[in-house]
Amino acid sequence: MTTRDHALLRIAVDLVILTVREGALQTLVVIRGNKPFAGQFALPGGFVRAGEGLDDAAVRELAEETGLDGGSLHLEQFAVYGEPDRDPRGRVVSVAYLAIMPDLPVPTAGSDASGAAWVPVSKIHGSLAFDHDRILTDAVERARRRLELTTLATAFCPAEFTIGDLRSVYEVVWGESLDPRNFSRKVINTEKFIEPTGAKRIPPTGRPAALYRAGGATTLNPPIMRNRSR
Amino acid sequence: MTTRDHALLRIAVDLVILTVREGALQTLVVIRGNKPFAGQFALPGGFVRAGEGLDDAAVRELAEETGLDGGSLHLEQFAVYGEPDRDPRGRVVSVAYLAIMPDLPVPTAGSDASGAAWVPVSKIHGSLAFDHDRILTDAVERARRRLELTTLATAFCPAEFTIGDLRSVYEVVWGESLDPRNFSRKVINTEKFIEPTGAKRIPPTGRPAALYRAGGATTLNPPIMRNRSR
DNA sequence: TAGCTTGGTGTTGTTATGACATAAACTCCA
DNA sequence: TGGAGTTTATGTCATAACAACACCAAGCTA
Repeated sequence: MTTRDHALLRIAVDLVILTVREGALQTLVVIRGNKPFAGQFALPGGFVRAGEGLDDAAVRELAEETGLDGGSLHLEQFAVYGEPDRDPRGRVVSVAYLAIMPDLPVPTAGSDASGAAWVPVSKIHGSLAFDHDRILTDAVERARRRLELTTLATAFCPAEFTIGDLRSVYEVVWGESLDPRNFSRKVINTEKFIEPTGAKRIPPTGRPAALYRAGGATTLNPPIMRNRSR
Repeated sequence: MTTRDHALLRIAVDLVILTVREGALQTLVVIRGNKPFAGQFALPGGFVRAGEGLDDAAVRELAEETGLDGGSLHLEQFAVYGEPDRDPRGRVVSVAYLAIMPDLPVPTAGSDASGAAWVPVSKIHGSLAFDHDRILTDAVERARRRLELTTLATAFCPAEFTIGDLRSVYEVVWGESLDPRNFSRKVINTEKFIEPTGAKRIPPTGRPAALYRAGGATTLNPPIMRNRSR
């Protein structure tokens, strides 16, 4: 083989942006304007520019697609997809990022995407362009496991949230219901997971709920494990 | 920006091959024969070839460096390193793989590497070429966490091993000692983690130990958590 | 003020865990 | 042949974590 037999290729970042909306785990997808797969749904993303770092590219794409500051929310590289034939345009290796955000009114006034929309993960599954179905599946599994061991759940919540909000995140992402009372105790007894703000939120009906903000911790000790037996 | 402003680059795989040797966690390093960093230690790896998948490239490099069949041992992609200036030769994005193997007499009759050697992780730390120190650190941390939640520890062991062997893996990788009796109970009570072969190993002195092989499980339920408080 | 709804705390029986004690199996050697 | 020494395997027990469930608290509405 010659020295020139090295793979010369382009590298891209793809974003799996997850949030909890309307009681469902949803992801942001774009409708592709160009070939290939024109008109079909795909994950937001794009090519890494010359001289640009991977994380920088992910932050930039996130800003372009959602108008949000990528530095302020959870953004985490989680896998690479590099099958030679995964992109019909040629060799493209894609670095996949997992982004978590609260349910904000996203402008999605993006430029690249001809349209961006939130869709429930359970609905979109099986109809994405390229190998994005697999990327999405991997991302969701990653997020589910991350809830067990890290404070990732707070990234789904706004700055102030109730324990019920936090529990709802777990229930929606895991797809199983949790005991509210035991959940409260676990969360409160975990050091630095959440800290009270002192304020309360008054619901249309029922007792007011204390508000909390995310604590300093990133890892959960002890972990909050889902029930794998069921 | 123009369409041609996309990063055109080469992609490489780097391997962190871990084993437990002589009571220490060791990794395989090569001495670089070419510039840059000639004569310095580095992780084994190389460029991905045209038309070659990432996992395929990792398996190939593993075979070249160690003479071992990559398909038969644990090989897992764990991170991507793509800072624009991480390689003085130009833009190189590296996909890092974590390989785990038992303490076999490795031929290391490689072709690329002018020399390959096992070195304790604690010794080599801080003296590797490129950004390989960081890659190694990330890999070790990954392996440590994987021991908690998966059956990765069996990958450090030969086909047949005792519970003491398995415990030793945990102790060496985690750097802390575990209670043999409680460890036994946990391991045996975990479904499909290990299964007895029926045979025994007779040590030079002491009671023979029952031999086990790896069970079918890949995830550990419940997990075996290290003591984070200490 | 009764009734509804949601949030938060107690109680209890069961299971997992950590610390430590003891028995079992083998070799060596007197 | 029968300890002594060494390593593996199993047992015990107090405590901690946990799931399931009862109950109380705090707001609103009627």
